[in-house]
Amino acid sequence: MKTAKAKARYAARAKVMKALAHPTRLFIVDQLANGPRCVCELTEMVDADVSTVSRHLSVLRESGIVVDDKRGNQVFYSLTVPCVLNWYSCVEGVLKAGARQRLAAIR
Amino acid sequence: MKTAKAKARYAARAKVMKALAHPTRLFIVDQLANGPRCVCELTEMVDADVSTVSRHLSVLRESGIVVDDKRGNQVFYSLTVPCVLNWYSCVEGVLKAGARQRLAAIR
DNA sequence: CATGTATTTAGCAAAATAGCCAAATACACA
DNA sequence: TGTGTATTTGGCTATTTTGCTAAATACATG
Repeated sequence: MKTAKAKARYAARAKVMKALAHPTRLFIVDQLANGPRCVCELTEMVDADVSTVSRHLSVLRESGIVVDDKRGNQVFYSLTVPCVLNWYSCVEGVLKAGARQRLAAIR
Repeated sequence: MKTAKAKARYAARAKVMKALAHPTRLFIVDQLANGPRCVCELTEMVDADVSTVSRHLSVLRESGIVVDDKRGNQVFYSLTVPCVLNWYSCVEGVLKAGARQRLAAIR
């Protein structure tokens, strides 16, 4: 973490993680697991302003997690690297570990 | 994403992701892959103020990713759920996907 | 108890994020 | 061309996150 190179590497990784570090974006990724969706469909599902959803999608796009595909009037987004879906089971593991620790702290 | 339950679930997951969404914390997790380390060792490696490192560790602890173990004068941290290390290869995949897209955009 | 080392916490200012409305842009189609 | 729908972007405020210094706490040992 002392060389500029190491810093850049961790910063790049952190950017990817950061893109996923939001409930709405996590939800969107989850939906895209079922195939491409347009902004309007996602907006309907998410329950937030279209402009907000669009911004979330641009964060995901800039990090490389999704790609956009314009079809006529609308823009469809899809996952580039489905392996992010595999993280869920691990995240659940972390959540369980956290719960265990909080329980142990009480005892 | 419309029920309170769904929101809570995604919020909890996002909290875990958020804990990893920082270059320094990602670096720390990487170091802990080699076994427990005390705050002083991590501070030495990270090149930031001890208080800053301590705060990063508390973020990781609160999310359930690490546990602390007091030994006399010092506190050792270790990974609870090593599977987070498996994410790196996927993150690299995302980074490569992002690079490909930026390249394609130029052409 | 006094001192020194290790760690955490308080408190603050700077920076980054989030989310909304309004305006701009892109595209289809009458 | 003019209108309507879909999406993005600008601009703003509110909130959160970072990282520092200084102060507090914990513990070992003289």
